[in-house]
Amino acid sequence: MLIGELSRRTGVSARLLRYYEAQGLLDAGRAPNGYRDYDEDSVVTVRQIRALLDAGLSTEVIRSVLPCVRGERPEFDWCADLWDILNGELAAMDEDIAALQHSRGALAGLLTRP
Amino acid sequence: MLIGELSRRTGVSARLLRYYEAQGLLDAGRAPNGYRDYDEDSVVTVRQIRALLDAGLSTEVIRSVLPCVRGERPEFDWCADLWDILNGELAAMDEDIAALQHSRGALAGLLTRP
DNA sequence: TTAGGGCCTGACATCGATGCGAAGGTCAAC
DNA sequence: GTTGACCTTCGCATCGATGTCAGGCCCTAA
Repeated sequence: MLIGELSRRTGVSARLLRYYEAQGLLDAGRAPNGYRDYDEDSVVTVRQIRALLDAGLSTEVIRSVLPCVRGERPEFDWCADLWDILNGELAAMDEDIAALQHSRGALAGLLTRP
Repeated sequence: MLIGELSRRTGVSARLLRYYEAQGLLDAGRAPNGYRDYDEDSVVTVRQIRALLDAGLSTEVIRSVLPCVRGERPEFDWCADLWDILNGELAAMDEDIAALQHSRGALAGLLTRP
């Protein structure tokens, strides 16, 4: 299917679909005229990408994670790192949350004390 | 005092001191030779700016808040909005925290379910 | 043959605090 | 009079997902 159709079916702008491809997240064949040609699986892949992005992962992390999420296992224990990667992300998020809560506390302190 | 001394005394790079000035957070006089000339209060002001930045406020918000924090009250009820502004920031932070925690939950779900 | 809609690449803008480097002026000390 | 430390402004770079625009190719219907 053409990029416009994939965009319509996923609700993701064509600009972003090209971006995901440039980031190595989404493969597309090429028609003889140079147009991108997506297969049916792309719809699922794009939804997975969106879900992971919405979960706060960066495209770089998603590039590592996606092959496992998609169930492609060219090598047997390829996905052994997945757990570590995602746990690392979780830890980073916990740090971000803690930092924000710290800031929030500091700000709340500014309001009450003086 | 010159910018280098202020930088040394506050631990804030000269680059940032100029940036704060450009953002309207920090005033500096000028010596005849064009050099910035800071007064003693600037040390305190810079510390306050850093504290507010570290509390997660943007320079734009700090520009509104700083005159009140500094105790300058050219008009009587100038700082009446301070409470609203900071409470708005608090609410925004709470939203950020909630969004992060939501993402964290989504990610944690990815780890346990499949 | 032309109008119009789809597609292509490439480039610039966003937001914000910050770093870094160039080109050049100032001043004190030697 | 020169070295060296300080200062000035200006501008580019960062990070990341995304919007937008320009210039141009492709294809189909009228």
